[in-house]
Amino acid sequence: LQDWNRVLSEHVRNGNLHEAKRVFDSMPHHSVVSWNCMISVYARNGHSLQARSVFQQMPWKNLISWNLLLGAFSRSGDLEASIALFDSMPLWDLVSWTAIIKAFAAAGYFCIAKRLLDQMPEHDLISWTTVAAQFASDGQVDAAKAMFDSMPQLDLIALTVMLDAYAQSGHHHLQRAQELFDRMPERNLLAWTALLHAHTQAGNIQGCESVFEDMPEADLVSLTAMLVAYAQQGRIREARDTFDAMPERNLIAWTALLSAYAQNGHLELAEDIFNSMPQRNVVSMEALLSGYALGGRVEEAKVMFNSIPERTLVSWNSMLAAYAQHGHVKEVKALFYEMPARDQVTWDTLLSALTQNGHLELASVVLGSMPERC
RNA sequence: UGCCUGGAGAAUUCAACA
Repeated sequence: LQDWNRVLSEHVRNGNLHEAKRVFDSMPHHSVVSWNCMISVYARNGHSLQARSVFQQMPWKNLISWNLLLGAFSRSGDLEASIALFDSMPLWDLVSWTAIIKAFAAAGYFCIAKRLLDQMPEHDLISWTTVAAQFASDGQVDAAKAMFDSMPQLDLIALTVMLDAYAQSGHHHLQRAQELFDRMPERNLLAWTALLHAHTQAGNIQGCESVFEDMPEADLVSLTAMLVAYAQQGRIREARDTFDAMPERNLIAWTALLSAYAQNGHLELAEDIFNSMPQRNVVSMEALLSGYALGGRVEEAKVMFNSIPERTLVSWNSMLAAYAQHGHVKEVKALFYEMPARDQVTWDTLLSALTQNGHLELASVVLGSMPERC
């Protein structure tokens, strides 16, 4: 049985749903581990509902089963379901706590996440790193730094998170990022790519090139990062060459290329990419939308916006920015009220639309009614 | 005692930085 499970979990690791199913169905017996593997493989493929139905069907559950389902909900961004499940769990361990805290932080509830972190019966490096990583991706460098300063020991992952935090804050912290990287006892491709990203954010293209050359290896992620670095400098030729040099391409790489054209005034090329790329998603649609906005083609931006099947907050913000950039204050206001959710970017966009167009008194009212940041 | 669960890198929106 353990041998069967080993084979099964190998497919789970690879995210191979069909093989995993096949193995599961041909096993003579199932243990709780086999069932857990099935929850896991559904979760990894983004099928949280299927994961739940496996969970409900299984004859025995252990804490790992609960944690797996919690992870499935959290991964799908369903905070409500995550909370409900967490509350109904018979017991919790570090993994459960870490998962629910991450769910809160990922949804932007940093105060709650931090409070839960303090309430946890015990912490470890992973739970701290989890929260710090959320701060980092939200651009809250100081908060991330403070957390790491209070940790006794950092490992490669924690250091990479800190590197990423520096990277997010652009050129203020490039020096610190570089120093941190130089002091790291070990490095992997992820750390190298985070450093490359730090140089990109700082607009230091020579730094990007030399980091890229020094990297012991390259993969799709680091190549895409380099493409973006070129694109940001308007060096489309090199961006394109980087794309062409990729041994394989995914949706992110395609979107990066699309955006390279869109942000540098090559709208027709951007459209060509958009029409010829193997898949499209919200992000690629938003990228083209912003290209239209940049080129002053607000109507086409609007058409694109309307054609997005599942709009995200970024979709709304992008459309808002499209209006804001061209002084369509009326539309900005209307859209702002219509939006299902708002974040800091939303408010900043609104404010800049108002101030750029002389509505200073209204801007100050808006300033006063902004929600406090945690 | 080593069959299953939690943390890190790339694309899209505002501003800031140059």
